[in-house]
Amino acid sequence: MANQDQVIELSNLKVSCHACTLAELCLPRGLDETEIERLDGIVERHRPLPRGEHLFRMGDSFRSLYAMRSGSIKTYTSTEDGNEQILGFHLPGELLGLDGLEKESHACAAVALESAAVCELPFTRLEELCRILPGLQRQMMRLIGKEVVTEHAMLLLLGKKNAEERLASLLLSLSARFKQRGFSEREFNLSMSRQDIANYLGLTVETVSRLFTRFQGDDLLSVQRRHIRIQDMDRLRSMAGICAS
Amino acid sequence: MANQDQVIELSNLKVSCHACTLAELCLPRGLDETEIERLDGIVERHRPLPRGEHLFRMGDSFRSLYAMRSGSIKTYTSTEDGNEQILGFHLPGELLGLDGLEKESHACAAVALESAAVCELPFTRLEELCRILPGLQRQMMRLIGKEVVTEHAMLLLLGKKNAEERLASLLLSLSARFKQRGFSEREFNLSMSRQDIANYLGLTVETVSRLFTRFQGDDLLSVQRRHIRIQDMDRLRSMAGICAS
DNA sequence: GCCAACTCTTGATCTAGATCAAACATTCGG
DNA sequence: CCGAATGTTTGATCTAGATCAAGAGTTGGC
Repeated sequence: MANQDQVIELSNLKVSCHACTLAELCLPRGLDETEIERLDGIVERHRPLPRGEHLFRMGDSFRSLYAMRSGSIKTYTSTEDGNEQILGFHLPGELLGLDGLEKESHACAAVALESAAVCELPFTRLEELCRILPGLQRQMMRLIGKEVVTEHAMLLLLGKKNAEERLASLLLSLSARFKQRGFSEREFNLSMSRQDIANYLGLTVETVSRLFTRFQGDDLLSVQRRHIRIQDMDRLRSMAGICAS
Repeated sequence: MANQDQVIELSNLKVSCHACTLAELCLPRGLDETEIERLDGIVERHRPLPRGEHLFRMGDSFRSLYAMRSGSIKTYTSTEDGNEQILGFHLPGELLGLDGLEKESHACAAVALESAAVCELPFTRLEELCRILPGLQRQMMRLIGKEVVTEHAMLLLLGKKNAEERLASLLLSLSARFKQRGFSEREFNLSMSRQDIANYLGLTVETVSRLFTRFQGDDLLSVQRRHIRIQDMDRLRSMAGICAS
């Protein structure tokens, strides 16, 4: 991803929603030119978030939703006893921050896995705009539905799948999402560490490391640190019990 | 729950949102009288769903959201290889069906655990109304946020907690939700089977059964089939690693 | 009121993945 | 360019919870 996102970043840095290559995934989908301009009018674009910096933390007051523009971000919760759980890895075009809607304060934290640019959508203004633009309201709801469905798939993964199925599912999910964004579905760089993958999948680093080694031995993947090449997509799919999402 | 919900059912059967005891949890929250009347105007109330009947199934076309009025409903997904995962147990005042927003078709199924009454909210009309009533739009978003946060808590539970913490968390979550609804937080009937509990918590029936036996032996609970009495709330809380939700 | 089908419990055993331990690679600050 | 910190891999061992097996309630159809 490191090399990929630099390309996006440079080309999209000051880009309007209208010219954004992610428009079809993101909020502008289904809007006409003048509607996109309205949306564009409320978007706040800042300089990219450096790797390791937080977009928001648990308990921060909720002010905005965020649309990922480039790079990648992970979200996570933790309990007071230090238990941490990664909730998701977020790629360009995806919405972030719905966890803040209930209590006007964030219930999870979001941190950049690599330099990441986001479009900030001040929520009060976004709400107003949704009242005026039914197409925007509709797309908002579609993205909310997507988040819910993704989380349901994750509950299935954590509740019922074994380690092998979990890792295969994650790789296929990333692969599908890269493809949607115009990147290769067979070859990509992971922006997250083995520890992050393990945490997200409810496993330990050791188990994840062994799985990568095994997948490589079985000619499913070729792995070089964080660079992944999927060698046998079909076999990987059948391993994941399908339902990549 | 069986006895409790009969009371609700009889008293609420034809009740308007205005007189509904659940108004403060559900969509009417924060609306004034005339606004509630507008909302009431789009609600479709049917006869209660008998135990075991589906409100919707995976793949059904999405038409409405549903607000639980009485009884309880479970939602679940399944993969083609027959793997099933219960996603949630839903109590009066809770919203159901957000999984249908993305693709205009339901990504999970909902089935009554006991006779359950729901208010149907045809989505197109609800959307229209949200454009007119900012307070309704706001509450809609609050309920969506709540769903997201609840699911995040579930990811933490499945990813990081052991069997004991999982069961304790579920019991505390139910207890808190009963309390909110005006029932006892210390004594209640489970409407779901041990199998359902196990599936939801990512465990086996045997493990859940043993845990109930153990909790009873430790004087945390007294259990008689599906009737639960919490004997030591504090100890149960410390077991759950807090974060009941 | 009885039998068949569930649902729940309890015990014995097994295993996937955790934990413990150690070496090896990579990155980065100075 | 060095060395400390961090991230990754590999091996040996352990264990929480799964699986297998069998009884004991409980429920409901006829």
